[in-house]
Amino acid sequence: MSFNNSDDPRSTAVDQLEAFGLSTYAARTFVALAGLGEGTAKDVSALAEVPRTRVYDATAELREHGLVDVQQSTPKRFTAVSAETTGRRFRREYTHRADALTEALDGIEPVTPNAEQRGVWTVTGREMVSDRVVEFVDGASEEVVLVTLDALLTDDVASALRSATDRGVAVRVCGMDFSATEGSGDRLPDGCGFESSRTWSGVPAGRLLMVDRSRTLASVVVDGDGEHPPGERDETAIWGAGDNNSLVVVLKAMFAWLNGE
Amino acid sequence: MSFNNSDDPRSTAVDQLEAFGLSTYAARTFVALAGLGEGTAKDVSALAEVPRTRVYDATAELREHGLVDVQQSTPKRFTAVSAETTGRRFRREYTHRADALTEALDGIEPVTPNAEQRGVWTVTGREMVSDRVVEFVDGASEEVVLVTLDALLTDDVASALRSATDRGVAVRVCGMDFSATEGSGDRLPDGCGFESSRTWSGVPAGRLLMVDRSRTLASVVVDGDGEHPPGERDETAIWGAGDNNSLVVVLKAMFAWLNGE
DNA sequence: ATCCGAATTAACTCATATAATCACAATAAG
DNA sequence: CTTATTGTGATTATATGAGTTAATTCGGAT
Repeated sequence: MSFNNSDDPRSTAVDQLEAFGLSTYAARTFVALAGLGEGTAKDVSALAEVPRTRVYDATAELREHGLVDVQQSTPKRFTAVSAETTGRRFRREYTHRADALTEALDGIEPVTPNAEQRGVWTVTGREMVSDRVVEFVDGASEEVVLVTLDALLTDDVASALRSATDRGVAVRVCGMDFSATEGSGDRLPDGCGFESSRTWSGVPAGRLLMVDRSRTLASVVVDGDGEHPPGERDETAIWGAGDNNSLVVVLKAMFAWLNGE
Repeated sequence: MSFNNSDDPRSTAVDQLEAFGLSTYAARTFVALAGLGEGTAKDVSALAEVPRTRVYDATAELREHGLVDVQQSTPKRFTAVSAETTGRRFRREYTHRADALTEALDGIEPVTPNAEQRGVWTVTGREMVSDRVVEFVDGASEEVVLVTLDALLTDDVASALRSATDRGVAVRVCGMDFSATEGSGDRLPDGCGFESSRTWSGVPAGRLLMVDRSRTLASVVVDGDGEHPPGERDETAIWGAGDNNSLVVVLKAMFAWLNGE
């Protein structure tokens, strides 16, 4: 009658271990050993739902990952490393993997960085949109104009804006809510040249971004019924690049109009 | 005739992406798009070895990971995010996973932390041994005595020793080589009370660790022919816990003898 | 409007990996 | 010596995913 609640520490631990590339037997064996502290194959097989004869394979797999130590006695005894050590191991390994991946991809990317582009691209997901915003701001060389909901101005975005300012890019940010300009004034560099947030009443809530007058992004929070913390609500964005890109032309005009008023 | 050299950026990128849980089609599609910057299913299928009809599955998978944007035209066009964004995405996701794993495991670990233990446990691998050293030092409450090869005194170990000192643990460290005491004097806290490294001439090179006089570890570098940078060479360690543990008793006596001389 | 070719989606087959079972050898205790 | 238990190896079943094929949709040309 062991129910697999997702809030059960054991099942979450198993899930994460499998995400880190372990087999289910190895994952279950490890959490069993973490609970036991120390035990034999029989102990593990009784606690975790792993066939006794497969515990040896599972512990061998875990041993190669440095997660289990073994006592050469009969019966063999197994012990798991601490929770902190486990986390540290995987954190390091996958940080290295991410570094290697970034480096490898850097050696692949095309010579033509971001030429003219005809169409309009779509992204969905709050985090995904934030990634694009950061990517575009990181690529800015002259100017960044951003209008955003306060709740969508995450630390990632704020730090990207700050580093852009630091390297001499003219950054202008404006919040769509009332709280934006004051509440996060300390997280942002100076230079929010826009007028009050009343300008944006009636505009679909989300973000508007223009970088170097040649890359623009517009997003809306779907199911945005006005509740303040969008939280889990999804966000959908479109973006385009190139001086003659239709979306770029439209947003460029829009920003110029707002600025001129 | 496309040879799969392991130093080829493309194949390393594919390997890493697969380690991050992507299917091989998705991984190959992504590196193809990273090289193209932008392209259709046909383009991808020509460059990466992915059946054209499966490029759509692959890009859908990539889209859910926030790695690819789509242009809703015919033919559909796909584009990959930058190398930096890719790395940032996975780095964040797997850092969160490691945190969740540590937290879940913390809620599982047994009440009896580290009681008396009869036998002796074995670990192999330089990194694995370092992990145990860090784990034991982190668990120290009174005293740490460590004798180690200079090359095995990694930053992880050094910082663990420092934080132990900071919380009031008496830490004594001694290098087995001549260079140890001087070369890394700045990385370590004060209190290396041992005599010169001549004491250890003839002793198999590796590490000796004693924590609170109740947990000890001894390691040797296998194939240790005396060359200074052990580099890839493997390390094998044994450790034990408990006041009456045989290994603890032996090493306790050994340290007492060295100290008394 | 209709036809044709390309693009896209969906369904299917097959291979590989891994979960699960079984049979047997080795070991320790009675 | 017998017997229960432990460890190792081989075997089967199943599920995932790679690879292929067919069916549908779509845009452009007749």
